[in-house]
Amino acid sequence: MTLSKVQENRAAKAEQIKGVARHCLANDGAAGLSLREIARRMNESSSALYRYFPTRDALLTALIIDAYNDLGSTAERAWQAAQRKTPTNQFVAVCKAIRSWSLEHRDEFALIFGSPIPNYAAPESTIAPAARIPLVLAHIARSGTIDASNFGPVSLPPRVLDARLGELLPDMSPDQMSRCLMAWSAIFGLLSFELFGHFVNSVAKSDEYFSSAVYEIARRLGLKS
Amino acid sequence: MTLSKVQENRAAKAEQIKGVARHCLANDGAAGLSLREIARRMNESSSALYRYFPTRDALLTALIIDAYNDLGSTAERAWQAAQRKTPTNQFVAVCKAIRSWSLEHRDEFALIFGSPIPNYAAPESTIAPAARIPLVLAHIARSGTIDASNFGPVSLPPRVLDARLGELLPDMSPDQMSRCLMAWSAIFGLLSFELFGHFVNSVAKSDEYFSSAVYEIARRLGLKS
DNA sequence: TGTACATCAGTGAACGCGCGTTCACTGATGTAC
DNA sequence: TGTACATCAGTGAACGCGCGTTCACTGATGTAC
Repeated sequence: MTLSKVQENRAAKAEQIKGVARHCLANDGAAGLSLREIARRMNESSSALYRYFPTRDALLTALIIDAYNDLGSTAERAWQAAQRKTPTNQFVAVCKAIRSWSLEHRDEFALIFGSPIPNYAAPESTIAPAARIPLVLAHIARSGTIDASNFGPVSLPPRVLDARLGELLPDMSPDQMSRCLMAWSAIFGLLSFELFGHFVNSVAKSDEYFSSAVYEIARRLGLKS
Repeated sequence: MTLSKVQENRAAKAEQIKGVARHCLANDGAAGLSLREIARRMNESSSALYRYFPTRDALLTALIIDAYNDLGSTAERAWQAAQRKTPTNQFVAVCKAIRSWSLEHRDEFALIFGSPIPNYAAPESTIAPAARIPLVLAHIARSGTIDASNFGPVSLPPRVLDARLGELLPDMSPDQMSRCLMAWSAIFGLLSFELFGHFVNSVAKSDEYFSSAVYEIARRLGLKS
């Protein structure tokens, strides 16, 4: 009990700092994230923040992990809410949830999926949270009884995929895994183009376009229905 | 003749500045591009650069346009070199050229396709150069006699695509255009994941993976052969 | 071909601002007695 | 319940560095005569 109250306060304040930091991202991007700016917005001295994050990079890491986890749990929740739908519609529901999150958290999307931050190297602790999103897609594909006979197999030479993928998804064939990966990077490509302004002269109605595109990706994944 | 020599020198020096600037991008990213750093590397005073670029943003714009044009002409050359191949192989050749350029120009790739640069708004003059790359893909699809009957049409409601696309590609159906757009964003997704490190734990051999993925995208585009 | 002269390239100091991080410190918090 | 005390939160000045941009200036370039 002695420590817990102190620790609670610490945790709450750290959350508050991250909240303000997320707002700062909008103005100056990840590369320009500044502890002094955050302190200014909180009406505190910049040195105060060092009680909570030993360094600017530590704060960045915390923001990155939070963003992956937030997006990851959003995807997982959307999947659970769609359990009774067809595999295709499960997939579409998850994709739409991912897109909604991305539109509402543009700066965090850029933080985790945009250009690497100069002079910052993401530590290993970011890997597991980052994997949550594609794992949801893989689980849908697995339980969705892939039926890819229409398309023929993806001609993937052996050992192209990382061995760790096989450990994570032991009952999936390389063909299935590569289809999932391609689906995930295709979804990301759609979101990135939309959010970073590369559809300005080509797509007029983003919602509808995304929806069609995602159904098409589901079809290519071989999902039922 | 009076002006031409002076103008030549000016142009040559501007090119030199951009060359040094491209090297700076590697260390500090687009957001951190600094005229003072460029000047330091050239052993000149920072104020000297203002003879050539009125502002830091003007230099950024020049770099962005150059990057789009460089990548665009790379894609166009690859297409021309592959004229005699099948549509699918033309497509694959262009994609591989795009990937090679991206791997050799990681910083410029991030400059044009990465997170938006804070407090910088790209002017209209970047739009046309940016369009060159997807236009090559569209031309291949058009001349490659799309055969999408295996897949059924993409169910795209009317007016989802921008009207300007139709003007640019008057003889393409919305179905064809949306397939091209989806192909382009899928390719971009692959490149972005590879370059920004999101394949570290899943793809072990990037060359082979990209190759398979791109064949698959060509198939989905309905390209012959 | 030689020279006077305008034009332009490049300089260096300055303005006003920003940053991450450290350090000795004050003052509040919360607990053990 | 009251108080002494340790612990921790937050301060403010400082270090050493960075930036974009302006401005009056020197000195080289290249041309017109």
